[in-house]
Amino acid sequence: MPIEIPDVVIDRLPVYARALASLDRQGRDVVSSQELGAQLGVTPAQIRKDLSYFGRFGKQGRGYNVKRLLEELHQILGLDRKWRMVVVGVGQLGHAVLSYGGFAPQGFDIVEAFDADASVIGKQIGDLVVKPVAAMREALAGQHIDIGIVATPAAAAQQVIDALVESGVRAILNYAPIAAHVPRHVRVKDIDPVLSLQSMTFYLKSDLAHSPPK
Amino acid sequence: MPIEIPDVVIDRLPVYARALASLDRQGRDVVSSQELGAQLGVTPAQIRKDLSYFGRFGKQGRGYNVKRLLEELHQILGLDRKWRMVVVGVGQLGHAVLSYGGFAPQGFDIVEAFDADASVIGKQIGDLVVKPVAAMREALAGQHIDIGIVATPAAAAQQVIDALVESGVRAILNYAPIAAHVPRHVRVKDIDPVLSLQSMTFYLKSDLAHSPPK
DNA sequence: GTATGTGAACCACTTCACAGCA
DNA sequence: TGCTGTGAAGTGGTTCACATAC
Repeated sequence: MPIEIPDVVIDRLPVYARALASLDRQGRDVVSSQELGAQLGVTPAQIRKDLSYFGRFGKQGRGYNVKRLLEELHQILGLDRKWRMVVVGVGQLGHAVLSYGGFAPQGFDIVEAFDADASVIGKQIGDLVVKPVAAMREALAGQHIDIGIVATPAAAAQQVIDALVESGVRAILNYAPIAAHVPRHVRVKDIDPVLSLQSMTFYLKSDLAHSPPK
Repeated sequence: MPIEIPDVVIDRLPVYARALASLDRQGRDVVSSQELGAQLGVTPAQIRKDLSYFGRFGKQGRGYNVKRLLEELHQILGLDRKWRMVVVGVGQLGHAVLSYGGFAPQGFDIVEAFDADASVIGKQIGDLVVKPVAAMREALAGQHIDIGIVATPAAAAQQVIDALVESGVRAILNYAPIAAHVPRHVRVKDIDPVLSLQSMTFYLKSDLAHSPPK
């Protein structure tokens, strides 16, 4: 029975991978936990501990081989293959998601798009045609979808999520401002810039005595 | 010296506020930590403990007055006033941020937009005209900006952040895929859907149901 | 000499459980 | 009776510090 790996550790691995990819592009062969940590604002011990859950990838006295560690992380995270995603909700936000060029290069392919609004259904975006969300179950019945991206209004989000889960989706990237209810086997990550802003203002507010830097 | 309030607590308050606002719109007068917790996937004790850092807002045997608690949270978080933001980077992402209708209703006003690209500079978006990022310091010199939204390519992000910080910005919403370096008095929240996806794939990779998301 | 890998110590957050009050 | 507020206990994650290896 494998040791339980904390979720926070899994959340940090992609950050490490991203930094390693950057180092690799710069031609760096080796990096220490010290240096990587300084770059990422993480303690060296944190990095070593995190990696130790998965194996021994470093060399004492030397550090980590950048290419090797990057490959290991890709394998650990499942980034060495493609993932199939659908987008639900093609309003302004959904449109931006569909047009975003950052997913495909990382192996995240959007293969279907759905909306409830007749004025959007049938529209072509990139090489996808927006289908009616009412027909989502049938459309997804024959295919395997890994991840659902929810970009609907709040009021529609939960039932869209239910439908995605029933279609076999096991991970959801949720842009809707709701707390999604899902079965235990389904993962949800929320993206909500407003929540991020609203927590930062707490510190802005209490810091008001602070004079701005020169 | 006041008690130190954990960052995680501050991060949850906006979530509570959002749920309370929804209950309020539904006409609910009172809610218990039990019910609020069930709605948000948080334990009742968590909610009570979080709130206890700031005061005693509930009534035993009854619960919390929705309007009252919502108001208190707004005040605690500084959501009872307006915040001035600038956007840097008006590519596809920055454009989407500028067009997003979700900020202003919550009191987050975008008052300037900057880009480095001549083909974007001078363009009008809403009631803003995109200014050259090279002139950002001068443009911001006379005014108070609370929050900077960074939507530039990775390569430009750190120097944009430096310039924002020098202009007195004390909170940054960072859409660029870098680990920002900022002085201790500046808050950063990162938004990176790719990182979110890349951590979820770890769990997708194995069929086993790991621990449920928080 | 230098940097990893890792038990052990430490710390922070969460949950418990119950006194106290409506 | 029902639910809050909160010390105390428990849990989980981080940091320490050092044996180990290059």
